[in-house]
Amino acid sequence: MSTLCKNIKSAGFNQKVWQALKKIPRGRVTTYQELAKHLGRPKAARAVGNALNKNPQAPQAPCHRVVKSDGGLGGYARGAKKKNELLELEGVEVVKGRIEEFEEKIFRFK
DNA sequence: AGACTGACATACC
DNA sequence: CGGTATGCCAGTC
Repeated sequence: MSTLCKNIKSAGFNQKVWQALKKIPRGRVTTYQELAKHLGRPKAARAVGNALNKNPQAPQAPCHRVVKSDGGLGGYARGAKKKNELLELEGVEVVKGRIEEFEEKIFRFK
C-alpha cells in the first residue's frame, strides 16, 4: 500500500481503544472495564490497560481519564502522580489516590 | 505454537 | 481496610 496507509493499520483491539479514548469528555473519567465492555470484551480490562501502556499516540489520547473500576487511579505510563495531577486540572478531585464522587464522574459509552 | 507480560477485576483471608 | 490468590485478554517474545 502506499506510504500514507501503513500508519493506519489495524492492530485490532488497541486501535479501537485509542479511538474510544478520544470520546471521553474533559472532566470525566472512564474505567478500563467500561472501555472493554464498549469494545465487546467485558473481561478484557487488562488488555485495555496494555493497549494504553503501549499507546503510540499518547498526545492524542487522554490516557489519564481511564481509571480502575473501584475508583482508584490505576497506572500511568508517566507515573500515577502525573495522572492524578492531570485529573485535578480537569476538575476531577482525587483524595488519597481515590476519585471523589466517582460514580458521578464516570463517562459511559453509548 | 507456547509461555510470559501487564496501566485490571473479583473473591478471600 | 490491606495483602494474597485466581481468572481474563491481547500483545509480544
